[in-house]
Amino acid sequence: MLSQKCKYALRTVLFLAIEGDKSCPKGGKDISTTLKIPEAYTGKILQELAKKNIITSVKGPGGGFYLSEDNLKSPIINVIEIIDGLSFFESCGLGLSKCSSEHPCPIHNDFKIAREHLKKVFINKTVLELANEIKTNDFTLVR
Amino acid sequence: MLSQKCKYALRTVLFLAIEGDKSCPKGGKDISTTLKIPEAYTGKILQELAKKNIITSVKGPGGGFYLSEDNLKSPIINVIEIIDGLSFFESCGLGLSKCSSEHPCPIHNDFKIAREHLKKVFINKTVLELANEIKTNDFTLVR
DNA sequence: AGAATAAAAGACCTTTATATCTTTTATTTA
DNA sequence: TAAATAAAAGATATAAAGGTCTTTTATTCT
Repeated sequence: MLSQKCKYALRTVLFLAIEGDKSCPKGGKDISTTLKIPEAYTGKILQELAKKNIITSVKGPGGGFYLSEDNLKSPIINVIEIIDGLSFFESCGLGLSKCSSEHPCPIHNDFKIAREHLKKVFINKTVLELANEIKTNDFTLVR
Repeated sequence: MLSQKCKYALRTVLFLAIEGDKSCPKGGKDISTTLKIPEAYTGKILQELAKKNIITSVKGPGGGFYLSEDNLKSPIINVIEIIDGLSFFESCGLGLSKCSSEHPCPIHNDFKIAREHLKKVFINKTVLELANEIKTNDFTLVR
């Protein structure tokens, strides 16, 4: 459902939400080691997220990434949209452009139920909220 | 969720369930034209489905593909399993091997609800049943 | 100012998914 | 039995996803 890149991105953002801090940003190397994501690829993803204002970057010695107050407020779906787009939530489960509620494909309704359940969750939950859930329960982010 | 190949495969099988017949099998060319699937690729997919006993093939002039009584009884999930495998229904939404109900990832439960809804549908519905639904309502199979 | 640090940018490489082309095999029918 | 038809098989091509490497830019600290 989510691409590998998007899974990496979500874990990265949530990790920063839990661990990072304006006063002590996390470096790419640190993130990639902890989450077991390839280092160079982690860098690329961090760059992309920073450019789209999902995370905040600090250059130079002691630099790295953290989530600003604003960053923490963004719903999970924003991360997904930036990396994968929203086509999963909007298009037919059988790949039919003609599929619609008037002229549905054979799995239209069941696919819709599944995808809208997820969409609702991703829209309604902010990075901060999900990060808090991770801390409260002991959810895992590690492979 | 489903690969392009798997979407093609499902549409192909359902088309054969509706249109094909032991007495007049449908040729690959006919199928690819009707469903707007690339011709050579349709052939490859048909081969794979035939080898795994999801559909039945007839060689030579007037030959083609159709669904036997047995073929019609197979649940939809069998088609998916042969083309894509079942990893979507079995693995973590964030790609974590350590994710489990005891130590879940942050989206574990919501992802589980969505994926199990679909899995249940695909397990419980046979090709024949779904084909009948397509005929009764006027569901589309065409791009 | 200069050295060190770490992100930004862009070119490049590898693997997998998607798709095509060509040759072979099986079957039918004239 | 030969010609025609259509699937089977296998090699090959193309595009997208996943991932790496090198150079540049910004910042900090001595």
